[in-house]
Amino acid sequence: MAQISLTFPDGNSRDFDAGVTAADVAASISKSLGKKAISARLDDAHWDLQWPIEHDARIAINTMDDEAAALELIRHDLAHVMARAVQEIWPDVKVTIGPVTEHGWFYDFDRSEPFTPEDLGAIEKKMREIINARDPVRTEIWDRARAIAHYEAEGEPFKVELIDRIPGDAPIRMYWHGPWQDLCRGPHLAHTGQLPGDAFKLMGVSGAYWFGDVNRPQLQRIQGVAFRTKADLAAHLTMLEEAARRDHRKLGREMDLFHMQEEAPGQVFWHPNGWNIYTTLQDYMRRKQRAYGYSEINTPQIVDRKLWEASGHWDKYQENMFIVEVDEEHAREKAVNALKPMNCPCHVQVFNQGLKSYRDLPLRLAEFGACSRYEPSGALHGLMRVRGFTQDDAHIFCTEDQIESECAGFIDMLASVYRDLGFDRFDIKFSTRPEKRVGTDESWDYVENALENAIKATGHPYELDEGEGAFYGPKLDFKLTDAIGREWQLGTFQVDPNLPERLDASYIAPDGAKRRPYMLHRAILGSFERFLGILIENYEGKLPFWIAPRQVVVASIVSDADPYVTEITEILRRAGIRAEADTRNEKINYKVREHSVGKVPVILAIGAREVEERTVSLRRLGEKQTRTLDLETLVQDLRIEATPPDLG
RNA sequence: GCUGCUGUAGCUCAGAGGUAGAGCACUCCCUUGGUAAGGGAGAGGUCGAGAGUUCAAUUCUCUCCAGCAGCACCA
Repeated sequence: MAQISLTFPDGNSRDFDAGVTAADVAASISKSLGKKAISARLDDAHWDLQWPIEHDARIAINTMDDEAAALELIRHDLAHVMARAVQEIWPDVKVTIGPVTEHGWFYDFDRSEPFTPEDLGAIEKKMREIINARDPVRTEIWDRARAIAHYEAEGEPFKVELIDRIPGDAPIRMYWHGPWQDLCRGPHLAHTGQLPGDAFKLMGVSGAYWFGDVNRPQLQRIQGVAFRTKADLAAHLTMLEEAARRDHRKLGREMDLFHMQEEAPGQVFWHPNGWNIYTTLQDYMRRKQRAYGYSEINTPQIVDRKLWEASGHWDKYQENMFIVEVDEEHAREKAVNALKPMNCPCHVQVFNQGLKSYRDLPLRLAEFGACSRYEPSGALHGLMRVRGFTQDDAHIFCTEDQIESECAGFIDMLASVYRDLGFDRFDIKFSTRPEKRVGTDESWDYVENALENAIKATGHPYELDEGEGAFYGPKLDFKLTDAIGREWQLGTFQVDPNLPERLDASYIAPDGAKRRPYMLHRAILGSFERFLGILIENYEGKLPFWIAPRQVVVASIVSDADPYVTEITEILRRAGIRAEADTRNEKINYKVREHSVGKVPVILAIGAREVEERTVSLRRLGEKQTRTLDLETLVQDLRIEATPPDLG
């Protein structure tokens, strides 16, 4: 029998008979590993323990400790186990497909009656029985005709159709979870007992069409979430509750920040409080940009389609653009414009004015660019996904050998902005050349190297995402983690030699020749709207003092204190603090409650004693105890606290 | 965009084939109260829009719009 050589993660190799399975390999290493094994990584493929290995390869045995592999298998096997449970309870239900999702899986069924919440409970119970039975998972490759005959006999028309969709040369793989069988490319766990019976939950039912085709029968989708441990599931459910509690749409209403309405879907009506946060953030970003050598510009909202055709966006994104047609009386043809969906082409127009010299580079053009995109209606979500938004956009025009230092400077700026805004942790994803690309390998080598060197110089860890770059250049994505562990992709840095080419941007090099600059697209917050949504949720509305829209409420306890309350309010306002007086005829309890709900960070209560002593009684949001301060100390302290972090 | 659900007062929601109600918020009155809701009175609604069925529609049916959840999408 032919021998193959398998190389383990520690670098050691061993020979095995060709056709050996990963299960055999695991068992040969140790008995316990044989038991704990759930799958293998064979070269870059996720490999079922039962699949035979026919060639030399690198191999790593996965156990439940390998999070990505474990979660994929758990969720995928649960999809099968759920489908089996459904068919055991309702034998006439037809099965379709059941893929893995971000936190779990779903499976679509064909059944005339809808599933009820009680049904979900019954299905969960049956799933646990299947898990407890520790049924073995078995797999075989079948001949296409046999598989089709099998599913026709079983009365599973969707599976027959699925097989027809599988390309002619691909193997038809069958899986069994105990007696229950499904068509599936795998891999799967070794037996149902490897599934954590207490770490999954069915989350609900929704409708779906077979392959999204409205002319096809309506299916019912059951979704579930699953993790490796009960604790992980509990953490996920707690996170969902937490997220609901701090939902920016709810806080936006409670804090009177903004609203949206039917007449302008996906667009924001900012109220005074919300706009205050917005402009405070914008002022901060403006200072930051100046500090990092950017020049701020502003470009038009409505731009002729000719520019979008030249940039290539018209072809690709026309469906998602707001088209504005202007029919002028004496014009020969109707002018077709689009609201700008992005700023890049406009920035090239600014660059293109006048002859640029290499001495002008790097030229960093920044804009708080208001963009409009016709997002699909189902995608709209509060401030997080809108149709009208403002990017903290900038484009750096530079030479090839400036890319590295520009990238390093950008990461430095981004890190300092995130830190100032209360996010200490962010991750970098580095996307490299895709298969379909333009440009020479040498230039890709150079640019990728430049980015990698820049990241390495910062010492920040990064993750490589090979082949995920744009067709014209590599990019960096920056993901930050919020207070409840959710990840948000915000910042981006992208190297683009393409758009300068398309829009004919050039500069004069030292040798007098005309050269194309590189264009670096970059954003830190992404969009103000979305970032504010994230900021509000991160802080649960309890924004840091410098950015809080209502910083201080001065509340009278007795109406005799009203003049003093007014006086303090004026003193604070003159010191640049956003202060309000509350002299309403209400009890102090009432006022404290109302302003606490409104997330005002500082409440000053003023009664006869304070009037007498010319002091204030200060209470901070969320704290029970109060502090008595004289006016000078108060102003001094609050002034320091109100100073933005970049000016402190 | 797809599927399901929802749309009644500023907010959170109840309700019924004969054109509506609660709590909070709002206005006024009483109350001057020391750190998360004092008491009373009042005002407030084309019941998302349009069409159909009906003697009668906010209620039933259809279409549209918007929102929510999931999916797809996100230059």
